[in-house]
Amino acid sequence: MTIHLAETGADGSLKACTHDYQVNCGNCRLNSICLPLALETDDIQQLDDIIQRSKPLQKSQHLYREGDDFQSVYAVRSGTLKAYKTTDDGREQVTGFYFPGEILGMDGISNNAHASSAKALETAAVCEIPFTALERLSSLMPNLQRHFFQLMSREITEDQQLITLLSKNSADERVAALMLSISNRNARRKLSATQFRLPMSRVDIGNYLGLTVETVSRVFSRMQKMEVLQVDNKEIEILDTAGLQNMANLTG
Amino acid sequence: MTIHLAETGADGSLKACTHDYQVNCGNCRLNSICLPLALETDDIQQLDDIIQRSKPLQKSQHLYREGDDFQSVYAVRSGTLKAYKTTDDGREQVTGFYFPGEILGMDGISNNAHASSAKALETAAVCEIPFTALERLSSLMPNLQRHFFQLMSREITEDQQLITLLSKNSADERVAALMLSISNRNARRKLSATQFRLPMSRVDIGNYLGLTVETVSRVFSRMQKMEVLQVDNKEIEILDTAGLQNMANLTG
DNA sequence: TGCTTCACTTGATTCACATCAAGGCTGTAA
DNA sequence: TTACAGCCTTGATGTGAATCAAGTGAAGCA
Repeated sequence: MTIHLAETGADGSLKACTHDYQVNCGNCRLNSICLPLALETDDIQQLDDIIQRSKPLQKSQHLYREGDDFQSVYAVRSGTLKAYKTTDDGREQVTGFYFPGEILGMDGISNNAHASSAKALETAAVCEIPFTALERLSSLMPNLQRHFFQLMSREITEDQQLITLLSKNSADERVAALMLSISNRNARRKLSATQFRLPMSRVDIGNYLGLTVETVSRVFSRMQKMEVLQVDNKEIEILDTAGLQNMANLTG
Repeated sequence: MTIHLAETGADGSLKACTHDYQVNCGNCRLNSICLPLALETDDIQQLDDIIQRSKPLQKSQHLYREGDDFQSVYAVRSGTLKAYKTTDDGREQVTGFYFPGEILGMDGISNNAHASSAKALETAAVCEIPFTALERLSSLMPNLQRHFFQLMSREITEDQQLITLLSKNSADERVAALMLSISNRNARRKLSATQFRLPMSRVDIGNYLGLTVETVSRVFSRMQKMEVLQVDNKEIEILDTAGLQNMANLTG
């Protein structure tokens, strides 16, 4: 079950939320995989104090856009977002998908402006973490500083994985790798590793993986024929995890 | 003129260097683009105290290898290095080239183990920056913490550039983009933006850009025919910067 | 000095994926 | 219920870069 946290006024516009839905880092069921991960109870409270939870998003609404002033990073609380850049000939490059417990917006730190745009793929709730406050807190809490360095470092290694995928792997391998990645991220949140609903369109998948929609569709068909995957529109069931891993042929 | 800082014993093996070549962050001519960039004189001294300069590398020698314990990040003082990952079917993926003033090794933070290997493309000198000491210092110096966050963020945005390049651009565009990148990085160090020697092989270029050697070679030939570039083995002269930028057709 | 090796170039052929084109399915609104 | 719009699938054809195959040139070594 998904809890919808978004609120809109009668005109459909977003209302500022003053209450906090009784959610805080201390009781959030994502805290073991999210930013508070490395902290003691007292410290979690302090982190909680700087976090703002006033940003529920409707499907296809932007969290921030490329070029916006950088103020905060964001933790996903529910729903899914995609990050993307727009090339100057107007095309899109999807640079990542963000699931609950994951942090996005860190690419804005270097230039004090967001280097990519972020858009909700479905109704999504995020925790806003003002960056200057986070910096201040990080100076005081070595564990938090360390953890945030690690988060950024992980973003780097994940990007490098994608670089390798794009540069060395076939269409089949790329799609298989993405399915396994989503499966793993579901497992981390104690959800099914074998059955899930894709929050993104075939276009987004193709865009992320450097493929066309048609190719993505054909790969899914092929995988279904090989009885590795059961595909029903956005509903995915992994029938043969070992087969899928084999197909992905990933970097160790 | 390049100053060679490496020292080898009579047997060609690397000697530990006890003296420091009178180099320190305060007088290093790269300090305006390197880690000390954001610091006051006093703070630079403190940063300098934790830095170790005992690691000159010969061509093709490793600075660290994928899987090695992560202890330090490194600033390039002279020469060039490449970072690469090995896929489990034994192939290489070059993930970056590092020129003087640039920092490498940050991908090791997330898992306390280096996520890639780093190898000298020519004789190279690096400054080793032990990470725990850097963390401690960062807690005390907000500017240093900020700057290091920015460096990591830049690595992320650069990786995203490469992702876009690999996913959306043709062979010509990729090679043009790399030439422009090297040109810009030279300019930053007050070297010629239009004439330089490539420190890496065609294989490395192709590997980095997701192309074969043959394709890279053909692109260079084509660019030469179009009088955009003068190519003499590793010596490059950019004849028509605007034409090259046009050819690169990059993301804004 | 010539030999060997490695890096690079060039040409011919092949192939994986893009592109072009058409049709089917799903969800929403009147 | 129909109608429309988006999204997805499938098929036919085209193409840019990979692969295969020879060279050529430059660097290191005996």
